[in-house]
Amino acid sequence: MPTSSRFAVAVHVLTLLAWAGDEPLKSDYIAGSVNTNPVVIRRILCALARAGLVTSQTGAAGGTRLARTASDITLREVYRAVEPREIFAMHRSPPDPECPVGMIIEKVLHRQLTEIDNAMDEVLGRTTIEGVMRSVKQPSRAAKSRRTTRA
Amino acid sequence: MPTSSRFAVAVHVLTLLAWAGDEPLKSDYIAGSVNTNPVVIRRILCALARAGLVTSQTGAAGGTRLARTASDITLREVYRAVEPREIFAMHRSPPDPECPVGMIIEKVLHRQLTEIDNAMDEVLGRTTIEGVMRSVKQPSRAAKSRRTTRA
DNA sequence: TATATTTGTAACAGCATTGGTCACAGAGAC
DNA sequence: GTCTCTGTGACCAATGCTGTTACAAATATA
Repeated sequence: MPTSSRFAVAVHVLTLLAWAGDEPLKSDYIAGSVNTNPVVIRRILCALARAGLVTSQTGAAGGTRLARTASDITLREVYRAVEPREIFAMHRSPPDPECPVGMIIEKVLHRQLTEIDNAMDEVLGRTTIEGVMRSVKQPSRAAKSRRTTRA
Repeated sequence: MPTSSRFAVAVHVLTLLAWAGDEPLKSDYIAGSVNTNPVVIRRILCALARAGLVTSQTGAAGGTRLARTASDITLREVYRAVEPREIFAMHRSPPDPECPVGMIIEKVLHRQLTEIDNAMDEVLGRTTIEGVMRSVKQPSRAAKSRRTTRA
């Protein structure tokens, strides 16, 4: 289904990396936990690397590790790193510019969509990878540890 | 692109209907303003009708009109009416239940996604079709009229 | 009643995206 | 030098979205 699962996988991967600490993880190993193909993992790791969230090393004894502290990586950054597309799409073809509604509806909608984007950013910015890891470690305390706020 | 434009079109359509008042509009006419095929419009109108937002009548002199006051229709309802799918998708195949992260990551993610959903609902619930129509009528006052709050 | 009009819906095609897979070049450890 | 691992390109199947044609059912109007 064309709704991407990249965000879910990316959070999963980063949580594994945070869990591993300094030890670099191989795409093969990660793919095992996520239950998919190593190439799929490498593609996502590549996007995360471009966003400066992880660093990889090729060669034997290579692998990937976090480029920053887990507490410094918000889900907002993760989302932006792996989801290029906007949530909402505008009209496929431009509305009739002669119609009083059609001539301006896109501008009005765009403002709405920006507001939604901001709200999403705010919510995603509340949680860090460290927060997720804490929820994973202590499921019962999940509701609490999820509040690892920053800014 | 599998990101649907249905929400944008639905808001456009409902704004036209609000604009028209009691006069029923035909899918042909609406399609002209939206710049698409009448069947596409009818499909969306059908979803809106199922949600109780509009009523249609077949036959000559038929068409569609709002089933409720424009001030009583929030964008939240519009979104729910035409977008069946969740914004985020979970893992395609279930993560490894043996892995400490894999075994619980979906539950942790689900909580995040619910939070985002709620934030989106809140933002969308702020604006009504009447608010949109007002923004269309008075573009300069858009920022103000958009604040047609309810709840 | 007969006709014209309009919705509701099925069916199909074209296109884009996603994820899984293979293949292979390049980097790096030993 | 060899082995291992990442980065990446290419391809495929599955899926979803939209545009289009076609047609039955409903309804106003003559």
